[in-house]
Order: sequence, then C-alpha cells, then structure tokens
Amino acid sequence: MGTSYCASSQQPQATACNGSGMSKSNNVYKDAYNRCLRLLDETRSLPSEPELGTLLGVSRTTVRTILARMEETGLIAWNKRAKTVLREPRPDDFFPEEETDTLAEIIERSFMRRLLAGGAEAGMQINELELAREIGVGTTSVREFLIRFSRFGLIEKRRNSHWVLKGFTRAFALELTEIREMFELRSAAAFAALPQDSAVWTDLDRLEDEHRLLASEIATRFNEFSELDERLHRLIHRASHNRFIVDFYDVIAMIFHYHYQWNKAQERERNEVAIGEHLAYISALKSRDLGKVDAACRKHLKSARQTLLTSIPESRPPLKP
Amino acid sequence: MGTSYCASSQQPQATACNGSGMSKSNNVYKDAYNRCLRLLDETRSLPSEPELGTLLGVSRTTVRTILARMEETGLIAWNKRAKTVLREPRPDDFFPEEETDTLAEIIERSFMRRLLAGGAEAGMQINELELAREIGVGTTSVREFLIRFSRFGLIEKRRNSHWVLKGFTRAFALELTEIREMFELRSAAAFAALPQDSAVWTDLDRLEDEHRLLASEIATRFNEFSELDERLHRLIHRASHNRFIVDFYDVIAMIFHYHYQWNKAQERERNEVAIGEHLAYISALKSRDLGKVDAACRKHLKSARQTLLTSIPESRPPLKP
DNA sequence: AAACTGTTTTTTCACGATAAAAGACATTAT
DNA sequence: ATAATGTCTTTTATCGTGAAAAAACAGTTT
Repeated sequence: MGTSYCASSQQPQATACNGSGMSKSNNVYKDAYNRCLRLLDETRSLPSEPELGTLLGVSRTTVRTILARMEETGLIAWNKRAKTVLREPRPDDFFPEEETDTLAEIIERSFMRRLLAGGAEAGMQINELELAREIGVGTTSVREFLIRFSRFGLIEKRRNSHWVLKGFTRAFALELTEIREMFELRSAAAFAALPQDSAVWTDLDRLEDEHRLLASEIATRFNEFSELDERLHRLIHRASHNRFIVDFYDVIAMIFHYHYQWNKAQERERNEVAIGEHLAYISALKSRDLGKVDAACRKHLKSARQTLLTSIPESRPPLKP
Repeated sequence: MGTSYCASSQQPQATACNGSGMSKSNNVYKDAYNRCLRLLDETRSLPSEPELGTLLGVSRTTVRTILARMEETGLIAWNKRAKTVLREPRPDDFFPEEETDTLAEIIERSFMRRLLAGGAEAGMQINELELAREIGVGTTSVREFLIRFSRFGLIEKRRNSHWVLKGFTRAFALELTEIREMFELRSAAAFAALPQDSAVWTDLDRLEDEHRLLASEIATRFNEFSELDERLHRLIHRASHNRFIVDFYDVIAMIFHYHYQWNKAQERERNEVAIGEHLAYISALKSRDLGKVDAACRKHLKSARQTLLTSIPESRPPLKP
C-alpha cells in the first residue's frame, strides 16, 4: 500500500488559525473592511448601508460591523445616514492580508503546495485528520475541501476509507487537454456564430486592446498574462451556453494557476508567444470565418498543451505493494 | 427572491435516523451482514476472516462483528478458524433493507423526490438547515451531499449564503446531452480501434448475449433494461481512457436513473426500441468500421435525447425578483 | 410611500466530540 | 514461514454547538 501523503511533512506548519477552539473566522468582514478602506480615499462621505452592501458584496450586518469599527478608529463620523469621512486610512488601518483569506483558500494552497513540492507520488493515501492537524483547521473543512477538489480528477475516494492521490502526471495533463480542446473548439465556433450585436464583441475588443498594451510592455508586465489568459478563454467558453463546458474551465484554470506558479522557466518568452497566438485567435474570431477560427484555436491549444507537458517530469511507475 | 425550496413540504417526513443524538449508523455492518447471510446458503463453513473481508468489501473489524452476531443467533458455531454453519438463515435473520442504506443515499433520494415531485421551480433557494431537519440528519451531511451533488449542474452555491436550484429544465437536458454525444462518439471511435485481443471484446459479447436474452423476454423483464443500458455505455466510455469522460457518465447515469423512475410512460416500448438500437450499436462496434459505429451511435443517442426531452415539461420562464 | 436605519431571527460555517469502521500490531496456529 | 486470530490504535462519518454572516422584521426619516 502507498505511503501516507502527509507523513513526510517538513516544517511543523504554522497553524493557519489561532490555535484555540475558535469557531469561525471573520474573514468576510475583514476583507470587506479592507476594500471599504480603499473606498474612503475617493469620497467625502459613504453611501447608504444597503448600497455599501451590494458594492462590497456582503450583507448589511457586515456593513454595520465595518462602519462601527471605522467610527471607533476615528476614520468616519457615523450618525444614522450621515457617514462623514474624517481622515485618510493609514497602512496600519488595514487588516493583514492573510487574515482575509477563506478557509477553503488556505486549505487549497496548503494542499497544492504539498502536491507540487514533490514527493507526492501517485497512489499515496491522503489522511483527513493528519491534513487537518497540520494545517490547523477542523476535519470537516478538510473533508469538504477534498470533496470539492475531487472534481479536478487528481484524487479519488475509497468508500469508508481514505482518499487516494492520483498524481499530477503526464496522463492527467493529456486527459485534461483532450477535453479542453474538444470544448474550446466547439465554443470558439459558437462564438464566431454569435450575432454582430452581441455584447461579447465589445468584450472581445476590450480584451484585444489589453493584449496589445501588455504586448508593448511585455518586458515588465509579463506576469500579468495569466489573468488575461483566463479572461479570454472564459469569454469564449461562455459562448457555448453549456454549463458543463463553462464549469470545466474551473479545472483548467486551477491547473494552469498552480502550473504558472510552479514553472517559471522561460515565463517571459512563453507568455510573449501566447499573447501573439491570442491576438491571432482574436482576429480570427472577429473575421467570423470558421476555418480561420478553427486553425487559430488549434494552434494556440497545441502550444498550451506543449507548455503544460514540458513542465511535468516523466512519472515513475506507481509503486507495487 | 425565489421562494424556499423546502418550505412547501408535505408530510412531516418520518425522520430517517432514530431521533436521539446518535452519531453514526452501522449500515456498513448491516449491509455486509445481509450479504453474508446469502453466502451461508452455499457453504457448510465460512472462509477465514481476511478472505471474508475482501469478499464482502469490508474490514476485518466488521467481519468479526458479523461473525459474533451470527454465533449469537445460532447461525454458526465459531471457534477460531472453525466457522461451521448450523442452520439456514430465515427471513427474519436479515436486517431490514432501509437500515442498510448510506446516509448519502438517504439524502439523495429524499432530495430527488422533492425535486421531481414538482413545485420545484428554477431559482428557488435550498436551505441546508431545513433540509437537514426534514430528513432528520445533521447539517454536515446535507452540506457534503450538496457539494457532491453540485457537479451535476442542477444547483449552484451563493458565496456565504444559500444554494440556488437551477431546475430540471429543457436547457439542462440539452446541455447534458450535448456533452454526452460529444463524449460517446469519441469513446465509441476509440472502442472500435481497440486491439482484437483486448478484454473489452469479450465483455461486449457478454453484453450482447444479455441484450438478446432480455429482448426475447421483454414482455416481463422490460424494467431490467436500465441496468444493462448503464453497463454498455460505461464499457464504451471507458475506452476513452479519459477520467473526465468516464466520470461524466456519473452525471448521465444519475439523471437517467431518476428519469426512469419518474417517467414510466411507454416504458416497455421505449426499452424495446433501445435494445434494438443497442444491438445495432454493438454489431457496428464489432465490425470496427468507424463509419458504421458513428452512424449507430448517433442514431441511438438521438433517440435517447428525444426520450429525455419529451419527459420534461416545457419550463416556465424563471420568476423575476 | 420609498428608502433608510435599528433590532431580532435564521442560516451558514467551522469546530470538538464520539461511535463505527478501518487499519496496525502482537500473538498463535498450521 | 506464512497466514490466521486476538487486541489495540487510528481514521472516518456524523452529530450538536456556537460564532459569523445573512436575512427578515419593525420602526424612522426624508
């Protein structure tokens, strides 16, 4: 049987949450508070509570907690409707970044770090309890994370027993890209067939501009490409009007996200090439010529697959028991 | 805002688990015990504990619990290695069927019953707490179920808030079948290209025989088709050697499973037609002629889609807030 | 009357605790 | 020496609980 996944853990992992039996972190509040601070720079007085709620994407309850604290720290004067800004926020008004993360994000990062840090052979067991202890969170959160994560195809559950790591292998990358290519070719064709007055064309124009801008400043901003990449591909996938295709992009995005972090070799060159391919792809879409779209899409996908594959070390065969 | 999904619940739902604060049901033991009883008919003495474990798919701990009870009820004499059968199991030796179900199964059934029982409009909210109370289980189990269930594309989560029902609509069926057709055409082509000595060909022969047998007894056994259907399609999908394609069949299987239960109209006729299509599909695969395979596959998938679509009532447009 | 604020109730999220089940270790029988 | 049994430990599955956050309700202000 495979060795345990976490057994060989390095440093005694700083626990993510303060050790004591705390029930739920208030990261929603802290994150919204920080974002609200940035709003303070721009105005002399804040809008109504419901309006702030929609602006920040939180409930009014959280808005009021934010306002209460801002009043306490002398940032604003708050009396019913009047929320007057008293002073500019200072750096130490902000909550530390790491306190604004979701538990799910913390667990995912922790998990992926181990996965990519090597030594994570296919076939290894994943131990919920051990993972939970090492990250410093409850088992329930880890379980829920693993269930959500399982759709990425990297882990698998044994009934009433442990999870098994399937490994970030060459086979995985090939299976992933096979589906990606199937879906994206279809989406791109659907995109090109969209009526001229569809809103996507202006979105595409905007993305094209951003690509050109990035291309011109590639020397300094090359690491901003991955975000642009995701936006373009998501726009195209959405044209399929198929939830399974759209949702599958989550798998791709996740893999590429960590892949970008992992493999920095020739990042600048790779991204430069990809921007060029994107621009060709975009102009093919704008031409609405299905043949051109197909060709440009294929070309880009092929090089994307190549990039992914070269970053995966040739996998050793799984251990025999 | 949509109305709550469970608000309009009918009968005060008999609680699935005994009311009191019990932690975990021993359904694994009960189910394995029942299956072990059936084994008793065939032999005069039981094999070793580890062997029984693999046979029943449970740990030795559970095996020993089973043996202890069998000794207690006078079914066997148990002394170390000697496990002699003393009498045949009687009907009342078995645990009741409903006590052998997984919590996940109980929740899924309960949830799907409501979903299909009508009155479940798209846009409705799903309330974890209410669902948990009505089924008579903890919130954690419901949460985990919903997370797992979300990959079927029928529900969606609002961050830090409720789930939203997307509804079993025509659009859903079309999106599902679009992917299914893409995946199955590809898998079928891969299947036909498999080498002659692959084990799948004997599996296919066996399935063909079972289809013929079922066809000849269709008048009485028509409801056994759905199981055969799933086995054939899963065999074909597996030829893709792509985990995402193989896993996607879970979505299809789930939908068709409940669809079969829901829509009994012309069941016999539908299944008779489908068996015919399957036999044609199988012989096309055996011919290994890609053109024929493609045609037979398309034909069957088209009628499968038709069947699914006709069972879905024309959806009203979602309520505006 | 519409939109806002103040207050109360519900629901979600996350934890620790506990029984069921799995797994590991020690011992004994073939 | 191998493979079983007997015993002990660890892990998983599930619940109840309580704080964070959302949502509902009630009362004000414009």
